[in-house]
Amino acid sequence: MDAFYASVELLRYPELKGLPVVIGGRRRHQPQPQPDGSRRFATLREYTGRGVITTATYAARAFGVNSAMGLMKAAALCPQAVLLPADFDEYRRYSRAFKAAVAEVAPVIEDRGIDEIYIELTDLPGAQDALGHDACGGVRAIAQEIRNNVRRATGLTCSIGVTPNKLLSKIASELDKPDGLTLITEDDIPARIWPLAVRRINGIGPKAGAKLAALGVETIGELAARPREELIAHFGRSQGRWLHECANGRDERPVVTYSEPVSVSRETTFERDLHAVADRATLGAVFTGLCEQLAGDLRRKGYRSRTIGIKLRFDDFRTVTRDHTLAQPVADAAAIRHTAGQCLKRVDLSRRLRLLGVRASGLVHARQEAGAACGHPAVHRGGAPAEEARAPAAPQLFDGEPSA
DNA sequence: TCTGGGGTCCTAGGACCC
DNA sequence: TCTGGGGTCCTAGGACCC
Repeated sequence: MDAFYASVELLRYPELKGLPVVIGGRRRHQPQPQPDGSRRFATLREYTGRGVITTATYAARAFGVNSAMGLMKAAALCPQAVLLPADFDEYRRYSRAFKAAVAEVAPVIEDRGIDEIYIELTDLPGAQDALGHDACGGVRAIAQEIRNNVRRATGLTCSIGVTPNKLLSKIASELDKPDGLTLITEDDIPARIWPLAVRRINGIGPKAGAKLAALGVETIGELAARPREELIAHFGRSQGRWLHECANGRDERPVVTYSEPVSVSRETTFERDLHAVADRATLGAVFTGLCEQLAGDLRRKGYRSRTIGIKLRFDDFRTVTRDHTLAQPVADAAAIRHTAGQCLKRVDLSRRLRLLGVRASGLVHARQEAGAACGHPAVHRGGAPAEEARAPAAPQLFDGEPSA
C-alpha cells in the first residue's frame, strides 16, 4: 500500500490532500474542531519531545522527511508539515479491507504486516497461456484487477510488482510508487535490477550495505559480478550464498499463507529517562502496566508463554535483554510480572532508562498445552534448569506501584 | 533535537544428554 | 595425557523489516 497510514488519514481529512502530512509522535495532537466547522491541525513546528515518523505523505517526502526519522529532525526540514497521531485500530480495519479485496481476485496470500502482502498468481486462470507459457498480458490484467478491487473497497492506491519470485516482486513493487504496476521477467534482470543499489534487496540493511560498499559493491550488478567464493569468504557460508543468489535474481521461497506467532511483546519509551531508584514508583507502575497489556494480548490471541523476557534501553541507547524459561507456560499478569521481575534483578540499573519492554515467547496454545495438557510431566532434557512457575511474591525491583 | 513499537531470523556459546 | 561427536535447549545480542 502507498504511504498507508497517511493515506488512510487523508480519507478522513480530505482537506489535507497534497499537503505534507506525517504520522507519528505520542498523543496530544488530535485535530481540533473550530467554531467555523473547519479543523485545526498540529504541525511539526509545535512538537516537542520524543518520537519518530511512522509514515509521511509523498508531499512531505519531497522535503526529505521519511519513516523512522526523529520528529525533531523532521521539524527542522519541514516545520509546516501537519502532524497526526497514529490510529492503529483504523489502519487495521483498512488492512483487513484491502486484503479481503485482493483475496477476491487471488486468494493465495502471504501476510507481511499491516500494509504489505505477497500474492501467488501462478495457478490463477489466465496467468498462463494454453501452452503453459507465461502470458504477460494475462498476468498484467489480473494485477490490474487487484488494484481496481483494492481501490473500490478502500479508496486507497497500492503498488504491485509481478515477477517470478518474492525477491524480485518486492523490488519491482517499489520501482513505480505510488500507484504503480511493474512487470519484470528473468530476461529483464540485467537491465532493470542490476543498476539498482544493493540496499534495495530485502534483507540488506545498513550494516550489510556498508560492508558491501567497503568492498566496492554498490549495485546489485556489481554484486552479481563477484565470485560466489569471495562473498562466502567475506560474509560466511550462509549469507554469502544468499547474497549471490539474490544478485542473480534467484529466490525459491514459497508464498507462505499461514504461520504461528513466535512472540508477543509490549514496550514503551518514556517521555524522559527514568532512574530505577529515583523513579521507582513510576517505573514499577509502567512495568506492571506492560505486563497487564501483555497478559491481555496473550489471552485475546489464545496463547500461553513458557519464556518471559524483559528489554531495557539505557540513556546511551544501549539495549539489553534478559529472559527466563519456566517449566509451565503462564498467561496471567501476576505470573508474567513476577518472572519479568526476576529477569530485572539480573541487570545493572545504575544508568537511566529510556525504554522498558516485556516479551512472551515459547508460545503454546492456551487450550492444548503440549506435554503438560496431555498428561506428560514436563520432561527436562538438557539446557539450563527451567524453574517452576510460582505464584507472585512481593514485587521485585520497581517496587512501590499501587497494588494491583 | 537523538533514534517508536511490533515483530522475525540468525549466530554463538554453554549446559546437558546419549 | 589430552580435548569424542552429535543433538537439543536456553540465553543474549544483533540485523533487519513493516
